[in-house]
Amino acid sequence: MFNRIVINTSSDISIEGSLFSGQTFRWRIIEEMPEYFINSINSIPIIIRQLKPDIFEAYYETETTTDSGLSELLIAYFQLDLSPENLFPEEFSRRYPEVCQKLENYLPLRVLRQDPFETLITFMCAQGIGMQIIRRQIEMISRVYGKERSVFFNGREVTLFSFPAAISLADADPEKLSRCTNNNRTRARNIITAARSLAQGKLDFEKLRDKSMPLEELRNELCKLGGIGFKIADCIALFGLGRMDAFPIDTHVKQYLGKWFGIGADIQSLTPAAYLKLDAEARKILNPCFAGYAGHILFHCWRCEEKRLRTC
DNA sequence: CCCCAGGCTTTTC
DNA sequence: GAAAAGCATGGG
Repeated sequence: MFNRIVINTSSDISIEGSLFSGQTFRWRIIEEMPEYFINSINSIPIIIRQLKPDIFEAYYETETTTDSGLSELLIAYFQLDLSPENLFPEEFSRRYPEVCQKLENYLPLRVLRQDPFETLITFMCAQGIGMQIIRRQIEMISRVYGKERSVFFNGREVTLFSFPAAISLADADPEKLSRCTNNNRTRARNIITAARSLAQGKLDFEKLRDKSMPLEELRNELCKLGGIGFKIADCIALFGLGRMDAFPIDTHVKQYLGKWFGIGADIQSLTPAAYLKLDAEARKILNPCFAGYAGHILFHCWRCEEKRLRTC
């Protein structure tokens, strides 16, 4: 049986947009009940649905946690405790009124506060391939190395898998894991090495959570891992370590920076030097403290409005 | 057979 | 040091 709680938020949020804006690849729509989304957060199966712009409901198994515990978990997960005063600087709306008009519908997006290890692995799987294949990799990794959970909801059995712990992937066989990583063995090996670093304590996310650590230092620390460059390091910082100031730059971000703001329009490829330049320029028009948060909204708006890409 | 997909690593200047 | 080429893979 599932218990139900209702979360009343202080402002409008977009559940669907937040779950499928690309920052997470593990949320699923329950078949034949498309208004319900399901995932395993911290190994707890959770089903959610938006009721109103500022209200959503969550279902969860009673024996796994208490009401208050789950409520806290979801508030943390959606960062409902965070409502930035100056997500965009005042000058931004004066300088870019057209962009602001487009952004209107995307402001209720939330940046999810996800597990750092899950974020690390999922974004390692997001290099140079399309969304569908990314999702497939994460699905397969969870299916093969995570724990199966079957839950009954509205008279229907729903099977889902938790994201594997670091130790599970640390012990994985490269050949077997590569079948989950689009047959990419280099990627499989990098994932195993990263998982071992974490399992052995060489990589310590609790230390990296220290907000006083400069972003550059954090980024360089993460880049020591094979298969991680600036972009993925910034994704881990933003989505996994709560660094709203981290501003990941990929091809889409590069595009909107050029088209909308005239930043780096002359830059051809996203070399490390170009990356740092774009990063610095973007911070001049965004609030540096929330550059990543704002960038996430810009990113999603760009993909949907200009590129007409689906988000899930 | 071509190009593309939410980059990273190695080689070369 | 920093730009250019190479890389690895499936899908359309």
